[in-house]
Amino acid sequence: MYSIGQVAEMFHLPISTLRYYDKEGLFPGMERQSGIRKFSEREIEALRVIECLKASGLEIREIKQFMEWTTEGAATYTQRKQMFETRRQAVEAEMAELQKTLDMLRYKCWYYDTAIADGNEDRISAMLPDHLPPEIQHLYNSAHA
Amino acid sequence: MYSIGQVAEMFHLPISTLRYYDKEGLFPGMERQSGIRKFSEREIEALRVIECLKASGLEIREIKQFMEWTTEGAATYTQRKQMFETRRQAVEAEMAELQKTLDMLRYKCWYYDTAIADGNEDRISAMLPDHLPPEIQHLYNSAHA
DNA sequence: GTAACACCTAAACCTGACTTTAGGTCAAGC
DNA sequence: GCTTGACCTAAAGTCAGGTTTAGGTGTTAC
Repeated sequence: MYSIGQVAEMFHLPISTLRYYDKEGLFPGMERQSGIRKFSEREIEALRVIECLKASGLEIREIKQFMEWTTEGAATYTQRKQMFETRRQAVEAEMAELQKTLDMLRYKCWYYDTAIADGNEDRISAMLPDHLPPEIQHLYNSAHA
Repeated sequence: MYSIGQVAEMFHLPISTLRYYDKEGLFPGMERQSGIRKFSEREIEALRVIECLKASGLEIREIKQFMEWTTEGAATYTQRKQMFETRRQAVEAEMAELQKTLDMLRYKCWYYDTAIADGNEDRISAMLPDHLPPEIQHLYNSAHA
């Protein structure tokens, strides 16, 4: 059993955030001893899942829904599986988007390296796609889509 | 030259967002004809960069900084390069984080698939890491870090 | 001439996720 | 017995990134 202060330190989260999560219903059925929150392994595991679901783009109220499902036992396995499945697809899509962003950033880095070497953007702006260095050509589309 | 309505359609953005960006200084020196915004190729390219920098996690006021630099010519090439370089690193780091999230999500999908097949979580919760299926073992760490 | 459109502004409003504030309880140490 | 430290609550405040509202202009279509 951990105090709120210990958990805050373990997860590098402010205490106020843990209290906020509790108020929003993210720790259903958490124990208290004379008013003081007691975090068990269950809440620690919940917090790991919260961080994961948050990182996957879920909102607090959707995470609350998930936490409620965990209190309902086997009856909600398929809903819970579905939530993770949907998140998995969302994160895969997000990574694909980030890859495009990364391609554009890499193109821009090359662009400014070249502009700095030239002292101006004249040569480079006039450059046709098929005159670009081979390793840059596939980045060009990201930057001009 | 495009009207705000045309640009909104091209980028699938609400008109109000384009006006907001303009108010925040993201289109420095944009032309107007009797009060009406005229988006040239310069603003279209700016908008592409805005979307990229936004996707990379930059705030509006930092994007504004970048747009101001573009009006200052060759003198700011190194600052601009530095901004893209920093963003590139940030996005690479973010993708690494997302990969961990994805591993956990995949582990959880497998977990619930197994729980659904078993009808309960008993067998699976008692399972030691080295009894997990080989393709799941490396996901386990993400879920229990 | 008037209705419909596409544009304009300033200012108020909204949302999510926290954080801060103000005031209170309780146990331990001096 | 009183201060310190860790906990508690409810309510208000904050911030980013827009969106909505209310009122106005200018051009074209009937």
